[in-house]
Amino acid sequence: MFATLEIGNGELMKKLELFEENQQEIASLAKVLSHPARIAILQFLASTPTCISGDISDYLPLSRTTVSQHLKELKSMGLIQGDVEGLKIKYCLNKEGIEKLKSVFGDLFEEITPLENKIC
Amino acid sequence: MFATLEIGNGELMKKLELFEENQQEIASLAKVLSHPARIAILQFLASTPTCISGDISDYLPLSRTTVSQHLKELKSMGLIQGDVEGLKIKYCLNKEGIEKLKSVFGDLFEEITPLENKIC
DNA sequence: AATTAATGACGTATGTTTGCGACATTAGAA
DNA sequence: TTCTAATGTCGCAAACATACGTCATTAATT
Repeated sequence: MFATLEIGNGELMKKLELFEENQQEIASLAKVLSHPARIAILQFLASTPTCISGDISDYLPLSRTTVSQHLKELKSMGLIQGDVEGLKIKYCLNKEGIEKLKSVFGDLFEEITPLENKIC
Repeated sequence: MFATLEIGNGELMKKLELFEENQQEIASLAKVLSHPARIAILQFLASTPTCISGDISDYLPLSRTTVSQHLKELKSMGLIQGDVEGLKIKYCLNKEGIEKLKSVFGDLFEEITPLENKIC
């Protein structure tokens, strides 16, 4: 048995017990995009032919340590990948992760289209 | 005179002094989407004909006070609007804000398309 | 006018994120 | 083998986010 509640005009609506998978997935992806440094990193990786870790921290107005953490977060959400090349590490966008990101947000954006005829 | 730095193959790249407007705007919009409650609110508003504040807090597994704060954040980023109707407040999606959101993310997603032929 | 209901604002406790210096690890150069 | 450079990890401090109880405000009801 679900907990339900009545909304405005007598319709019944299921009360969320917890947030849904879907909502948590969107929120996690949004969180990784919620810092300008991480946006800058994605844009940098998309626009340069090389992608050595050190180049990224030289480019950003942040310490190497801090950039390393941002890279770790982007990697943990699958948006970038890092391939070891001797002593250096080459970072680049992860095709699958970026596609996933686009599709998840695409679905959300379709879902939240305001109705033209709504009385509000 | 810009600070510059050499990347990989001898190209010069401008060092960011601060994060750019563009990057900060994307990050702020992403931040407002970075909590499952706020995603749930947007979906709820898109899917119900009415949108009284109290209905939203009844629906979510959070206290009324907490929901009120999330509504405030969504409103401050222009994604929703709240119209006073006597004692109640009717919330709904803000067409302009939602369109802005879609266009900003659309631009980002176009920008960060991984190249098919990149050696990485 | 007094009561009730819907709501936002304030304060505060607890948890999370960010930024960074110091240290550890490892590949290649001397 | 020793030195240097590129990188990640750890631990801390400061800033920020989240959740919520209590209080204030105001509209409608009695």
